[in-house]
Amino acid sequence: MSKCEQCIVRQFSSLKALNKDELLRMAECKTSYTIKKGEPIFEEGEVTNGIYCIKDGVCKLSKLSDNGKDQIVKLVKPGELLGQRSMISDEPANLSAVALEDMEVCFIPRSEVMQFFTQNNQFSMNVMKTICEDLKGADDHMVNMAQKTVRQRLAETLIYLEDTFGKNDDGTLRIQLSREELAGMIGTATESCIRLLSELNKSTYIELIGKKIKLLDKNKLKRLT
Amino acid sequence: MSKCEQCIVRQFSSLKALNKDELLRMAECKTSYTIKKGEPIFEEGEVTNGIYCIKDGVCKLSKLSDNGKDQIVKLVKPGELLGQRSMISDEPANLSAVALEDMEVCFIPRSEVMQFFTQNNQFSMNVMKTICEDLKGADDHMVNMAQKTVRQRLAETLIYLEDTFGKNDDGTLRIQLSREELAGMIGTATESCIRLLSELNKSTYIELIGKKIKLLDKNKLKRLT
DNA sequence: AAAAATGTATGACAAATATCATATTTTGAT
DNA sequence: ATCAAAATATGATATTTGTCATACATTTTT
Repeated sequence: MSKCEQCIVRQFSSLKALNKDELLRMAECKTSYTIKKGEPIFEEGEVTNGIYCIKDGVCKLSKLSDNGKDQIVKLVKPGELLGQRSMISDEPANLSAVALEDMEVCFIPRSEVMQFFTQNNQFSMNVMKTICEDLKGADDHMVNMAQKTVRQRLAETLIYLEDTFGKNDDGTLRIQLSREELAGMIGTATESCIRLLSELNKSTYIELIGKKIKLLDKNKLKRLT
Repeated sequence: MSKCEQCIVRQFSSLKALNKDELLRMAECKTSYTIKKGEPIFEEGEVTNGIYCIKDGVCKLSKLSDNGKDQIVKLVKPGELLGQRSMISDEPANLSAVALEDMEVCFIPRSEVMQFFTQNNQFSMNVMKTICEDLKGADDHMVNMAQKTVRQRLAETLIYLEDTFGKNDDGTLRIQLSREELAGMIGTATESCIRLLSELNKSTYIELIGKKIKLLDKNKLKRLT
Protein backbone atom coordinates (compact mmCIF):
# COMPACT_ATOMS: atom_id res chain seq x y z
CA MET A 1 0.00 0.00 0.00
CA SER A 2 1.80 3.09 -1.25
CA LYS A 3 1.38 6.47 0.31
CA CYS A 4 -1.00 8.89 -1.37
CA GLU A 5 0.99 11.70 0.20
CA GLN A 6 3.87 11.07 -2.14
CA CYS A 7 1.82 10.41 -5.26
CA ILE A 8 2.63 13.02 -7.85
CA VAL A 9 -0.49 12.81 -9.99
CA ARG A 10 -2.64 13.69 -6.99
CA GLN A 11 -1.35 17.23 -7.37
CA PHE A 12 -3.15 17.53 -10.71
CA SER A 13 -6.59 16.53 -9.49
CA SER A 14 -9.17 17.73 -7.01
CA LEU A 15 -7.38 15.56 -4.46
CA LYS A 16 -4.66 18.18 -4.12
CA ALA A 17 -6.90 19.89 -1.58
CA LEU A 18 -6.72 17.01 0.90
CA ASN A 19 -4.72 17.51 4.07
CA LYS A 20 -2.21 15.07 5.60
CA ASP A 21 -4.76 13.40 7.74
CA GLU A 22 -7.15 12.85 4.88
CA LEU A 23 -4.34 11.53 2.70
CA LEU A 24 -3.42 8.95 5.30
CA ARG A 25 -7.01 7.83 5.54
CA MET A 26 -7.24 7.62 1.78
CA ALA A 27 -4.02 5.61 1.54
CA GLU A 28 -5.54 3.05 3.88
CA CYS A 29 -8.81 2.53 2.09
CA LYS A 30 -7.74 2.85 -1.53
CA THR A 31 -7.12 -0.09 -3.84
CA SER A 32 -4.56 -0.02 -6.63
CA TYR A 33 -5.17 -1.73 -9.94
CA THR A 34 -3.26 -2.30 -13.10
CA ILE A 35 -5.43 -2.38 -16.18
CA LYS A 36 -4.18 -3.81 -19.45
CA LYS A 37 -4.74 -2.02 -22.73
CA GLY A 38 -8.22 -2.77 -24.00
CA GLU A 39 -9.63 -3.74 -20.62
CA PRO A 40 -12.49 -1.80 -19.03
CA ILE A 41 -12.22 0.09 -15.76
CA PHE A 42 -16.00 0.18 -15.61
CA GLU A 43 -18.84 -0.16 -18.06
CA GLU A 44 -21.89 1.92 -18.88
CA GLY A 45 -24.68 1.09 -16.45
CA GLU A 46 -22.36 -0.34 -13.83
CA VAL A 47 -22.65 0.83 -10.23
CA THR A 48 -19.19 2.18 -9.50
CA ASN A 49 -19.38 2.90 -5.76
CA GLY A 50 -16.36 5.13 -5.78
CA ILE A 51 -13.98 7.12 -7.92
CA TYR A 52 -10.84 6.18 -9.79
CA CYS A 53 -7.69 8.25 -9.79
CA ILE A 54 -5.62 7.75 -12.95
CA LYS A 55 -2.00 7.27 -11.98
CA ASP A 56 -0.67 6.23 -15.36
CA GLY A 57 -1.99 5.61 -18.86
CA VAL A 58 -4.82 7.03 -20.90
CA CYS A 59 -8.38 5.74 -21.20
CA LYS A 60 -11.41 6.50 -23.30
CA LEU A 61 -14.87 7.34 -22.01
CA SER A 62 -17.41 6.11 -24.50
CA LYS A 63 -21.07 5.33 -24.97
CA LEU A 64 -22.66 2.71 -27.14
CA SER A 65 -25.14 4.27 -29.55
CA ASP A 66 -28.33 2.58 -30.79
CA ASN A 67 -26.66 2.01 -34.17
CA GLY A 68 -24.11 -0.25 -32.49
CA LYS A 69 -21.23 2.18 -32.75
CA ASP A 70 -19.17 3.28 -29.80
CA GLN A 71 -18.93 7.06 -29.54
CA ILE A 72 -15.91 8.29 -27.62
CA VAL A 73 -16.94 11.21 -25.46
CA LYS A 74 -13.62 12.07 -23.81
CA LEU A 75 -10.07 10.84 -23.30
CA VAL A 76 -8.76 10.87 -19.75
CA LYS A 77 -5.15 11.45 -18.71
CA PRO A 78 -3.11 10.71 -15.58
CA GLY A 79 -4.06 13.05 -12.77
CA GLU A 80 -7.72 13.04 -13.66
CA LEU A 81 -10.51 11.40 -11.70
CA LEU A 82 -13.20 9.09 -13.06
CA GLY A 83 -16.70 8.56 -11.73
CA GLN A 84 -17.24 11.90 -10.05
CA ARG A 85 -20.57 12.52 -11.74
CA SER A 86 -21.92 9.11 -10.86
CA MET A 87 -20.82 9.60 -7.28
CA ILE A 88 -22.60 12.92 -6.90
CA SER A 89 -25.73 11.91 -8.80
CA ASP A 90 -25.70 8.56 -7.04
CA GLU A 91 -26.32 6.86 -10.36
CA PRO A 92 -24.69 4.08 -12.38
CA ALA A 93 -21.99 5.10 -14.84
CA ASN A 94 -23.31 6.81 -17.95
CA LEU A 95 -20.15 6.00 -19.91
CA SER A 96 -17.74 3.10 -20.22
CA ALA A 97 -14.07 3.63 -19.36
CA VAL A 98 -11.65 1.45 -21.32
CA ALA A 99 -7.85 1.58 -21.20
CA LEU A 100 -6.10 2.77 -24.37
CA GLU A 101 -2.75 1.86 -22.84
CA ASP A 102 -1.65 -0.18 -19.86
CA MET A 103 -2.83 1.78 -16.85
CA GLU A 104 -2.36 2.19 -13.15
CA VAL A 105 -5.38 3.45 -11.27
CA CYS A 106 -6.43 3.76 -7.65
CA PHE A 107 -9.97 3.15 -6.50
CA ILE A 108 -11.28 5.22 -3.60
CA PRO A 109 -14.60 4.05 -2.11
CA ARG A 110 -17.57 6.32 -2.32
CA SER A 111 -18.03 6.53 1.45
CA GLU A 112 -14.54 7.93 1.90
CA VAL A 113 -14.80 10.45 -0.94
CA MET A 114 -18.17 11.67 0.29
CA GLN A 115 -16.64 12.31 3.69
CA PHE A 116 -13.93 14.47 2.13
CA PHE A 117 -16.63 16.06 0.09
CA THR A 118 -18.67 17.26 3.04
CA GLN A 119 -15.73 18.04 5.31
CA ASN A 120 -13.26 19.63 2.97
CA ASN A 121 -14.71 22.61 1.21
CA GLN A 122 -11.78 23.13 -1.11
CA PHE A 123 -11.99 19.53 -2.28
CA SER A 124 -15.69 19.72 -3.08
CA MET A 125 -15.13 23.03 -4.84
CA ASN A 126 -12.41 21.41 -6.96
CA VAL A 127 -14.66 18.51 -7.89
CA MET A 128 -17.41 20.90 -8.81
CA LYS A 129 -15.16 22.99 -10.99
CA THR A 130 -13.95 19.88 -12.78
CA ILE A 131 -17.51 18.84 -13.52
CA CYS A 132 -18.26 22.37 -14.73
CA GLU A 133 -15.28 22.14 -17.10
CA ASP A 134 -16.58 18.82 -18.34
CA LEU A 135 -20.00 20.36 -18.94
CA LYS A 136 -18.54 23.24 -20.92
CA GLY A 137 -16.40 20.80 -22.89
CA ALA A 138 -19.39 18.60 -23.61
CA ASP A 139 -21.51 21.53 -24.79
CA ASP A 140 -18.75 22.74 -27.10
CA HIS A 141 -18.14 19.23 -28.34
CA MET A 142 -21.84 18.83 -29.06
CA VAL A 143 -21.90 21.98 -31.15
CA ASN A 144 -18.93 20.71 -33.15
CA MET A 145 -20.60 17.38 -33.75
CA ALA A 146 -23.76 19.09 -34.92
CA GLN A 147 -22.25 21.83 -37.06
CA LYS A 148 -18.91 20.71 -38.45
CA THR A 149 -18.12 18.33 -41.25
CA VAL A 150 -16.36 15.04 -40.64
CA ARG A 151 -13.21 16.41 -42.29
CA GLN A 152 -13.20 19.41 -39.94
CA ARG A 153 -13.74 17.20 -36.93
CA LEU A 154 -10.94 14.91 -38.01
CA ALA A 155 -8.50 17.81 -38.42
CA GLU A 156 -9.51 19.22 -35.05
CA THR A 157 -9.17 15.86 -33.36
CA LEU A 158 -5.70 15.25 -34.78
CA ILE A 159 -4.52 18.63 -33.49
CA TYR A 160 -6.13 17.94 -30.12
CA LEU A 161 -4.37 14.58 -29.90
CA GLU A 162 -0.96 16.08 -30.61
CA ASP A 163 -1.49 19.05 -28.28
CA THR A 164 -2.81 16.92 -25.45
CA PHE A 165 -0.71 13.76 -25.62
CA GLY A 166 2.36 14.88 -27.52
CA LYS A 167 4.58 13.27 -30.13
CA ASN A 168 7.01 10.37 -30.30
CA ASP A 169 10.63 10.93 -31.33
CA ASP A 170 9.69 10.32 -34.96
CA GLY A 171 7.06 13.04 -34.75
CA THR A 172 4.07 10.69 -34.79
CA LEU A 173 1.21 11.04 -32.32
CA ARG A 174 2.16 9.48 -29.01
CA ILE A 175 -1.34 8.28 -28.27
CA GLN A 176 -2.14 5.25 -30.36
CA LEU A 177 -5.75 4.93 -31.47
CA SER A 178 -7.06 2.37 -33.91
CA ARG A 179 -8.80 3.77 -36.98
CA GLU A 180 -12.04 2.56 -35.49
CA GLU A 181 -11.41 4.46 -32.28
CA LEU A 182 -10.46 7.60 -34.16
CA ALA A 183 -13.70 7.24 -36.11
CA GLY A 184 -15.47 6.84 -32.77
CA MET A 185 -14.00 10.12 -31.58
CA ILE A 186 -15.06 12.14 -34.60
CA GLY A 187 -18.37 10.35 -34.98
CA THR A 188 -18.17 8.76 -38.39
CA ALA A 189 -17.84 5.37 -40.09
CA THR A 190 -14.44 3.71 -39.82
CA GLU A 191 -14.11 3.61 -43.63
CA SER A 192 -14.83 7.31 -43.90
CA CYS A 193 -12.19 8.03 -41.31
CA ILE A 194 -9.61 5.90 -43.13
CA ARG A 195 -10.50 7.51 -46.45
CA LEU A 196 -10.12 11.02 -45.10
CA LEU A 197 -6.79 10.12 -43.49
CA SER A 198 -5.59 8.83 -46.88
CA GLU A 199 -6.72 12.07 -48.45
CA LEU A 200 -4.92 14.21 -45.87
CA ASN A 201 -1.89 12.00 -46.41
CA LYS A 202 -1.94 12.55 -50.18
CA SER A 203 -2.27 16.29 -49.80
CA THR A 204 0.64 16.32 -47.30
CA TYR A 205 -1.31 17.60 -44.32
CA ILE A 206 -0.25 14.47 -42.49
CA GLU A 207 1.94 11.46 -43.05
CA LEU A 208 0.76 7.92 -42.40
CA ILE A 209 3.56 5.68 -41.14
CA GLY A 210 1.96 2.28 -40.77
CA LYS A 211 -0.78 2.80 -38.23
CA LYS A 212 0.90 5.87 -36.87
CA ILE A 213 0.01 9.40 -37.80
CA LYS A 214 2.38 12.36 -38.10
CA LEU A 215 1.07 15.90 -38.44
CA LEU A 216 3.13 17.65 -41.09
CA ASP A 217 1.58 21.11 -40.99
CA LYS A 218 -0.55 21.92 -37.98
CA ASN A 219 -1.37 25.41 -39.21
CA LYS A 220 -2.57 24.12 -42.55
CA LEU A 221 -4.67 21.57 -40.66
CA LYS A 222 -6.05 24.28 -38.43
CA ARG A 223 -7.25 26.18 -41.47
CA LEU A 224 -9.41 23.20 -42.38
CA THR A 225 -11.41 23.53 -39.19
CA MET B 1 -40.43 43.41 -4.49
CA SER B 2 -42.29 40.14 -4.17
CA LYS B 3 -41.49 37.53 -1.57
CA CYS B 4 -39.35 34.60 -2.67
CA GLU B 5 -40.93 32.59 0.12
CA GLN B 6 -44.21 32.44 -1.74
CA CYS B 7 -42.78 31.86 -5.18
CA ILE B 8 -43.95 28.51 -6.47
CA VAL B 9 -41.27 27.84 -9.07
CA ARG B 10 -38.59 28.03 -6.39
CA GLN B 11 -39.79 24.63 -5.22
CA PHE B 12 -38.62 23.10 -8.49
CA SER B 13 -35.04 24.36 -8.34
CA SER B 14 -32.02 24.05 -6.10
CA LEU B 15 -33.40 27.05 -4.23
CA LYS B 16 -35.94 24.82 -2.48
CA ALA B 17 -33.23 24.08 0.07
CA LEU B 18 -33.05 27.67 1.33
CA ASN B 19 -34.42 28.43 4.77
CA LYS B 20 -36.70 31.32 5.73
CA ASP B 21 -33.87 33.58 6.62
CA GLU B 22 -32.07 32.99 3.38
CA LEU B 23 -35.26 33.51 1.40
CA LEU B 24 -35.79 36.88 3.02
CA ARG B 25 -32.26 37.92 2.18
CA MET B 26 -32.71 36.73 -1.36
CA ALA B 27 -35.98 38.61 -1.75
CA GLU B 28 -34.17 41.79 -0.81
CA CYS B 29 -31.30 41.51 -3.23
CA LYS B 30 -32.99 39.96 -6.24
CA THR B 31 -34.11 41.87 -9.30
CA SER B 32 -37.14 40.86 -11.37
CA TYR B 33 -37.18 41.25 -15.14
CA THR B 34 -39.65 40.68 -17.90
CA ILE B 35 -38.06 39.57 -21.13
CA LYS B 36 -39.90 39.75 -24.42
CA LYS B 37 -39.87 36.88 -26.88
CA GLY B 38 -36.69 37.00 -28.93
CA GLU B 39 -34.75 39.09 -26.43
CA PRO B 40 -31.58 37.76 -24.79
CA ILE B 41 -31.21 37.21 -21.05
CA PHE B 42 -27.47 37.05 -21.56
CA GLU B 43 -25.10 36.41 -24.43
CA GLU B 44 -22.19 34.05 -24.95
CA GLY B 45 -19.04 35.62 -23.53
CA GLU B 46 -20.91 37.99 -21.24
CA VAL B 47 -19.95 38.19 -17.57
CA THR B 48 -23.16 37.32 -15.80
CA ASN B 49 -22.29 38.00 -12.16
CA GLY B 50 -25.19 36.00 -10.82
CA ILE B 51 -27.83 33.45 -11.64
CA TYR B 52 -31.30 33.75 -13.14
CA CYS B 53 -34.31 31.92 -11.83
CA ILE B 54 -36.93 31.31 -14.53
CA LYS B 55 -40.34 32.21 -13.18
CA ASP B 56 -42.29 32.01 -16.42
CA GLY B 57 -41.64 31.29 -20.09
CA VAL B 58 -39.15 29.12 -21.95
CA CYS B 59 -35.76 30.10 -23.30
CA LYS B 60 -33.12 28.52 -25.49
CA LEU B 61 -29.45 28.10 -24.61
CA SER B 62 -27.42 28.26 -27.79
CA LYS B 63 -23.93 28.69 -29.12
CA LEU B 64 -22.83 30.30 -32.35
CA SER B 65 -20.76 27.89 -34.42
CA ASP B 66 -17.91 28.91 -36.72
CA ASN B 67 -20.14 28.28 -39.72
CA GLY B 68 -22.44 31.07 -38.58
CA LYS B 69 -25.23 28.80 -37.42
CA ASP B 70 -26.71 28.90 -33.96
CA GLN B 71 -26.77 25.50 -32.30
CA ILE B 72 -29.38 25.14 -29.58
CA VAL B 73 -27.89 23.18 -26.71
CA LYS B 74 -30.84 23.08 -24.33
CA LEU B 75 -34.28 24.52 -23.67
CA VAL B 76 -34.94 25.83 -20.19
CA LYS B 77 -38.30 25.78 -18.38
CA PRO B 78 -39.78 27.67 -15.44
CA GLY B 79 -38.26 26.50 -12.17
CA GLU B 80 -34.81 26.05 -13.63
CA LEU B 81 -31.77 28.20 -12.93
CA LEU B 82 -29.45 29.77 -15.49
CA GLY B 83 -25.80 30.65 -15.07
CA GLN B 84 -24.85 28.12 -12.43
CA ARG B 85 -21.86 26.80 -14.34
CA SER B 86 -20.49 30.28 -15.02
CA MET B 87 -20.92 31.15 -11.37
CA ILE B 88 -18.98 28.14 -10.13
CA SER B 89 -16.30 28.28 -12.79
CA ASP B 90 -16.13 32.05 -12.39
CA GLU B 91 -16.15 32.41 -16.15
CA PRO B 92 -18.20 34.32 -18.72
CA ALA B 93 -21.24 32.56 -20.13
CA ASN B 94 -20.46 29.79 -22.59
CA LEU B 95 -23.94 29.94 -24.11
CA SER B 96 -26.45 32.61 -25.02
CA ALA B 97 -29.89 32.54 -23.39
CA VAL B 98 -32.70 33.93 -25.55
CA ALA B 99 -36.41 33.98 -24.72
CA LEU B 100 -38.65 31.78 -26.89
CA GLU B 101 -41.72 33.30 -25.23
CA ASP B 102 -42.33 36.30 -23.04
CA MET B 103 -40.58 35.54 -19.78
CA GLU B 104 -40.36 36.51 -16.16
CA VAL B 105 -37.02 35.92 -14.52
CA CYS B 106 -35.32 36.92 -11.28
CA PHE B 107 -31.67 37.80 -11.07
CA ILE B 108 -29.80 36.88 -7.90
CA PRO B 109 -26.32 38.40 -7.55
CA ARG B 110 -23.34 36.10 -7.45
CA SER B 111 -22.21 37.27 -4.01
CA GLU B 112 -25.51 36.25 -2.47
CA VAL B 113 -25.67 32.86 -4.18
CA MET B 114 -22.10 32.06 -3.23
CA GLN B 115 -22.97 32.75 0.36
CA PHE B 116 -25.84 30.26 0.23
CA PHE B 117 -23.48 27.97 -1.53
CA THR B 118 -20.91 27.84 1.23
CA GLN B 119 -23.37 28.04 4.12
CA ASN B 120 -26.15 25.78 2.99
CA ASN B 121 -24.94 22.31 2.21
CA GLN B 122 -28.22 21.08 0.81
CA PHE B 123 -28.36 23.99 -1.61
CA SER B 124 -24.85 23.41 -2.93
CA MET B 125 -25.60 19.71 -3.25
CA ASN B 126 -28.71 20.53 -5.28
CA VAL B 127 -26.76 22.82 -7.59
CA MET B 128 -24.14 20.17 -8.06
CA LYS B 129 -26.69 17.51 -8.88
CA THR B 130 -28.28 19.80 -11.44
CA ILE B 131 -24.96 20.38 -13.12
CA CYS B 132 -24.32 16.64 -13.09
CA GLU B 133 -27.67 16.09 -14.80
CA ASP B 134 -26.73 18.68 -17.38
CA LEU B 135 -23.43 16.91 -17.97
CA LYS B 136 -25.12 13.58 -18.48
CA GLY B 137 -27.64 15.19 -20.79
CA ALA B 138 -24.90 16.89 -22.78
CA ASP B 139 -22.93 13.65 -23.17
CA ASP B 140 -26.01 11.78 -24.36
CA HIS B 141 -26.95 14.62 -26.67
CA MET B 142 -23.44 14.62 -28.12
CA VAL B 143 -23.64 10.90 -28.89
CA ASN B 144 -26.95 11.47 -30.68
CA MET B 145 -25.51 14.31 -32.72
CA ALA B 146 -22.56 12.18 -33.72
CA GLN B 147 -24.32 8.90 -34.41
CA LYS B 148 -27.89 9.54 -35.52
CA THR B 149 -29.22 10.79 -38.82
CA VAL B 150 -30.97 14.12 -39.16
CA ARG B 151 -34.30 12.34 -39.60
CA GLN B 152 -33.78 10.41 -36.36
CA ARG B 153 -32.80 13.54 -34.50
CA LEU B 154 -35.84 15.37 -35.83
CA ALA B 155 -38.20 12.59 -34.73
CA GLU B 156 -36.58 12.48 -31.31
CA THR B 157 -36.74 16.23 -30.91
CA LEU B 158 -40.43 16.39 -31.83
CA ILE B 159 -41.24 13.76 -29.21
CA TYR B 160 -39.10 15.56 -26.66
CA LEU B 161 -40.92 18.82 -27.37
CA GLU B 162 -44.34 17.28 -26.89
CA ASP B 163 -43.32 15.34 -23.77
CA THR B 164 -41.60 18.32 -22.17
CA PHE B 165 -43.79 21.26 -23.12
CA GLY B 166 -47.12 19.64 -23.90
CA LYS B 167 -49.80 20.26 -26.50
CA ASN B 168 -52.32 22.96 -27.29
CA ASP B 169 -56.05 22.17 -27.41
CA ASP B 170 -55.77 21.39 -31.11
CA GLY B 171 -53.04 18.85 -30.40
CA THR B 172 -50.21 20.95 -31.81
CA LEU B 173 -46.95 21.42 -29.92
CA ARG B 174 -47.36 24.10 -27.29
CA ILE B 175 -43.83 25.37 -27.66
CA GLN B 176 -43.53 27.41 -30.82
CA LEU B 177 -40.18 27.19 -32.57
CA SER B 178 -39.40 28.64 -35.96
CA ARG B 179 -38.17 26.17 -38.56
CA GLU B 180 -34.76 27.76 -38.20
CA GLU B 181 -34.77 27.17 -34.46
CA LEU B 182 -35.91 23.58 -34.87
CA ALA B 183 -33.07 23.10 -37.35
CA GLY B 184 -30.77 24.64 -34.75
CA MET B 185 -31.89 22.06 -32.21
CA ILE B 186 -31.30 19.05 -34.43
CA GLY B 187 -28.16 20.48 -35.99
CA THR B 188 -29.01 20.73 -39.66
CA ALA B 189 -29.75 23.25 -42.39
CA THR B 190 -33.10 25.00 -42.17
CA GLU B 191 -34.09 23.73 -45.63
CA SER B 192 -33.29 20.15 -44.66
CA CYS B 193 -35.42 20.52 -41.56
CA ILE B 194 -38.34 21.91 -43.57
CA ARG B 195 -37.97 19.18 -46.16
CA LEU B 196 -37.99 16.41 -43.57
CA LEU B 197 -41.04 17.93 -41.87
CA SER B 198 -42.83 17.92 -45.23
CA GLU B 199 -41.87 14.31 -45.68
CA LEU B 200 -43.13 13.32 -42.22
CA ASN B 201 -46.28 15.26 -43.02
CA LYS B 202 -46.87 13.37 -46.28
CA SER B 203 -46.33 10.03 -44.60
CA THR B 204 -48.78 11.01 -41.80
CA TYR B 205 -46.29 10.84 -38.95
CA ILE B 206 -47.14 14.45 -38.23
CA GLU B 207 -49.50 17.13 -39.47
CA LEU B 208 -48.36 20.61 -40.37
CA ILE B 209 -50.99 23.23 -39.53
CA GLY B 210 -49.47 26.49 -40.72
CA LYS B 211 -46.32 26.87 -38.70
CA LYS B 212 -47.60 24.55 -36.04
CA ILE B 213 -46.77 20.89 -35.74
CA LYS B 214 -49.02 18.12 -34.53
CA LEU B 215 -47.68 14.66 -33.77
CA LEU B 216 -50.10 12.11 -35.21
CA ASP B 217 -48.44 8.89 -34.11
CA LYS B 218 -45.80 9.17 -31.43
CA ASN B 219 -45.06 5.43 -31.43
CA LYS B 220 -44.52 5.39 -35.17
CA LEU B 221 -42.23 8.39 -34.75
CA LYS B 222 -40.38 6.64 -31.95
CA ARG B 223 -39.67 3.72 -34.24
CA LEU B 224 -37.82 6.10 -36.55
CA THR B 225 -35.27 6.91 -33.87
C1' DA C 1 -54.04 48.77 -48.26
C1' DA C 2 -49.71 48.33 -50.45
C1' DA C 3 -45.03 47.31 -50.13
C1' DA C 4 -41.20 45.35 -47.98
C1' DA C 5 -39.27 42.05 -45.16
C1' DT C 6 -39.24 37.73 -43.23
C1' DG C 7 -40.42 32.91 -42.86
C1' DT C 8 -41.81 28.65 -45.10
C1' DA C 9 -41.69 25.51 -48.97
C1' DT C 10 -39.86 23.06 -52.92
C1' DG C 11 -36.88 21.91 -56.95
C1' DA C 12 -32.40 21.05 -58.86
C1' DC C 13 -28.11 19.93 -58.07
C1' DA C 14 -23.61 19.23 -55.73
C1' DA C 15 -21.08 17.56 -52.02
C1' DA C 16 -20.45 14.72 -48.12
C1' DT C 17 -20.91 10.50 -46.02
C1' DA C 18 -22.41 5.63 -45.36
C1' DT C 19 -22.53 1.04 -46.93
C1' DC C 20 -21.01 -3.06 -49.06
C1' DA C 21 -17.50 -5.58 -51.35
C1' DT C 22 -12.96 -6.90 -51.62
C1' DA C 23 -7.95 -6.60 -51.35
C1' DT C 24 -3.94 -6.04 -48.60
C1' DT C 25 -1.37 -5.74 -44.46
C1' DT C 26 -0.57 -6.56 -39.70
C1' DT C 27 -1.17 -8.99 -35.49
C1' DG C 28 -1.82 -12.77 -32.53
C1' DA C 29 -2.32 -17.63 -31.53
C1' DT C 30 -0.86 -22.12 -32.05
C1' DA D 1 6.99 -20.14 -38.83
C1' DT D 2 2.31 -20.70 -40.26
C1' DC D 3 -2.31 -19.86 -40.19
C1' DA D 4 -6.34 -17.40 -38.76
C1' DA D 5 -8.19 -13.31 -37.36
C1' DA D 6 -8.26 -8.57 -37.18
C1' DA D 7 -7.08 -4.04 -38.88
C1' DT D 8 -6.25 -1.08 -42.68
C1' DA D 9 -7.10 0.36 -47.33
C1' DT D 10 -9.64 1.28 -51.53
C1' DG D 11 -13.29 0.98 -55.11
C1' DA D 12 -18.11 1.21 -56.38
C1' DT D 13 -22.31 2.79 -55.31
C1' DA D 14 -26.35 4.47 -52.69
C1' DT D 15 -28.03 7.60 -49.49
C1' DT D 16 -28.06 11.62 -46.93
C1' DT D 17 -27.48 16.26 -46.46
C1' DG D 18 -26.19 20.96 -47.89
C1' DT D 19 -26.47 24.80 -51.08
C1' DC D 20 -28.46 27.83 -54.24
C1' DA D 21 -32.41 29.39 -56.65
C1' DT D 22 -36.97 30.54 -56.59
C1' DA D 23 -41.84 30.55 -55.29
C1' DC D 24 -45.28 31.31 -52.09
C1' DA D 25 -47.17 32.74 -47.61
C1' DT D 26 -47.21 35.47 -43.66
C1' DT D 27 -45.98 39.29 -40.94
C1' DT D 28 -44.48 43.95 -40.37
C1' DT D 29 -43.85 48.50 -41.82
C1' DT D 30 -45.15 52.45 -44.06
